[in-house]
This record gives sequence, C-alpha cells and structure tokens, in this order.
Amino acid sequence: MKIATFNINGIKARIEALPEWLSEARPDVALLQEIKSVDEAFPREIFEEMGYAVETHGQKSFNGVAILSRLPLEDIERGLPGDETDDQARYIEATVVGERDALRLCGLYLPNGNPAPGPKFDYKLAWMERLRTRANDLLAQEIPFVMAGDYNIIPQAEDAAQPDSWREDALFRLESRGAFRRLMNLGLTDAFRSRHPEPGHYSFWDYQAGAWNRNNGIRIDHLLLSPRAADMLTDAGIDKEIRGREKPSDHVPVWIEIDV
DNA sequence: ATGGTCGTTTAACGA
Repeated sequence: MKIATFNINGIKARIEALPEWLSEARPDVALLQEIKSVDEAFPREIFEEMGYAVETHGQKSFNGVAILSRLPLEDIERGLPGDETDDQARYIEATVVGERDALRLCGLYLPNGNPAPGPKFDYKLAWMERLRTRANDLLAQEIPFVMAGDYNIIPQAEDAAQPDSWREDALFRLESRGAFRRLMNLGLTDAFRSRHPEPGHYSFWDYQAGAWNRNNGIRIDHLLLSPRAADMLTDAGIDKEIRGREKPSDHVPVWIEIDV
C-alpha cells in the first residue's frame, strides 16, 4: 500500500497539478493539507472518478485537510482531540483495511507557529502536546498507525539547506524540536529518515527568493509510524521533481510503501 | 534591514 502526504496549498490552485500527480504516482492513499476550501466546495467528483473515496475536513480560506483512498475509509474522525475551543481544520483520521491488518491514518496540518514567541507559537506547542496525547492513546490501544502531514517542523540541521537562517523560526526553534522529539520518543519512526539517513532531502521550497533554483529547501512533511506500522515499511521517497513544474505547490509529496 | 512570492479573496493576512 502506497501512502503519500502532500500539502497542496489550495485545491483551486492545484486543480490540474494534483490529478496529474495522482495519475502518475498512483498512491493508494493521499493525505492532503491546506485544501483551503469548505467541504461543500471541494471538487470531490474529480477524485471519485479516478477511483478515490474522499473525506474532507475543511474551512473557509485557510487550513483544511483531506484523505483520498482507493480502499474504503472507515470510522472517520475530524479534529484533534483535547481542545473543544479549537475550530481550525487541521486533523482527520480514518481506518483503512489491508490484506492482513487495519491501519489508522492520521492526516495533520500542524500550526506554523510564527511569529515566535507569541500566541501563535503557544498554539503550536499546545497542539503538538495534544498530538502526542493522541499518539499515546493509539499506542495504548495497539492500533498500528501512520501520522502523516505537514508538521511545520525541521527535525534536525541536516533537514535544512541553511539551518542557521531558521534558528529563531518556529519551524526550527529548540522548543519546537523538543516537542517533536517528545512525540518521536513514544517510539515512532520517521519513515523517510529511516530509509534515507543522509542529509539534503527536502519537501518544501519557498516561492520567494529563488529557493527552488538554489535548492534552499527544508524537510517538514513527515510520515511517522507506530512500531507495528514501522515493521511493515518497505520503501519511502520524496517526489521532488514536481516542484519544478508549472504552477507547483511550495511543498512536494512524500510517500511510503507499507506491507499492510 | 527590507523585500523577495504565492493563495485566498479582493485589502490584507497567512505562509
């Protein structure tokens, strides 16, 4: 089963590039972030005609996540538990059943957190603690899971072309990396890192200042696997080349192959 | 130090 995460930066803007990538990469599951659309406005028919089940958790103008799946999706849950007052659409879960196991899919768009320090940074750190609690609950239930999305976290210096320019940024501050490490320390596996330990792999290049042409990128889109899911991992990759196409997102897809 | 670019929505704001 091929599972990909892709921050599309607006479904309207990606209405051609997204189906094109789907028909080439043919993921069984695509976890999408920043659909920037309410559920009713998401063009689900385009993807249903391509054979995908479509589940969205959207809001107007900002944020919004979705799951596309060639296999049926069950037990869909929208929103990250732990704060009834949080109305930002950043999290969706569903179960997909493989040949041997059921796998819980957790799609997330973690808050950017800039400017830091400040209320947006506090929201990011609190959100990460809620995510850790959710991961801990799934582990306690012994449900194999993939937690995938735009984490807005550069885990280590080798995940940035110019780490020193990110030191004060919410994506790379010590508090952010500490919160990410606490999540990882539950026993999760960074799927891409586990297969590609060498530095210099990125999933995001800013639209500004020729970041793509200079390869000034960062790796902030991750698929974290529970121990049982990690045992089933067979491959991982980044579809880097689509960043150089017409009208690209500033992120590219990151994917895994998992023998569920 | 500033602006550099997109997307959404149409004047800023978020990233």
